[in-house]
Amino acid sequence: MKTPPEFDAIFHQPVRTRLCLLLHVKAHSFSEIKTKLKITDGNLDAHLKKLSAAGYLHSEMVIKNRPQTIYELSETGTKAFGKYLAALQKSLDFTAKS
Amino acid sequence: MKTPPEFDAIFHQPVRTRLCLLLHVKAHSFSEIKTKLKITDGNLDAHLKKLSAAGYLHSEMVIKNRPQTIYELSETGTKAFGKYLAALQKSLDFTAKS
DNA sequence: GCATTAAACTCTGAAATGCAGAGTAAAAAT
DNA sequence: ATTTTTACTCTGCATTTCAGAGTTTAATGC
Repeated sequence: MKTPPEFDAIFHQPVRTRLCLLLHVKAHSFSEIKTKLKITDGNLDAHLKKLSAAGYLHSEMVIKNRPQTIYELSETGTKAFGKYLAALQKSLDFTAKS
Repeated sequence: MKTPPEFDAIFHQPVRTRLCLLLHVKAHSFSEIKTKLKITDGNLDAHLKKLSAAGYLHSEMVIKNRPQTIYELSETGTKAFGKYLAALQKSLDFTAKS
């Protein structure tokens, strides 16, 4: 292996990687994410918008107690995140093999 | 596993992760890095400065043909990068186990 | 041996990103 | 009915990232 793998900048950011790890496991509501990641509303909103603009997010309005949106990775997003995870794996291999 | 791991923002950036993967394997000169990562001088300089400011970098002036600096991770940097790689591993585990 | 080119950076400014806190609307609690 | 809380959204500032121009010193051509 000669050069390190490339990373999708949408995912390769501290908050968004953690956020997508959550969504990869299952769909979450705004406040579930906020609680688990311990970030501010404004910050979470910005990151959701970023994922959305990339076409990586799917959200659904749900009325459960109070009305709220549940967020999950879109088909495209899931695929792209799979590739990103593969790049992480390659990074670990890179340090081992080289 | 309940919440995803946290990432050191110094390392968790597309260019710098790749740069540190290179340095983790062996010390590199400015132009070696530039060639392998295919980035501009100004950009590379900025990232080296960032690593340096964090105390993660060690550089040495060498006169080999033309005078040049060779860059490597400092002791602190190597330790911190080790932790970062562990966080990447935990990310992969997180998707698998959860 | 002088001028030109090239290497190895460094600096500056502009654009994009990341973030907190204030603002808004609607449901729940008192 | 009023206050509080939830679930966002918007705005503006601070930081980050980046490209390209500038600088210095060495090698190369003539």
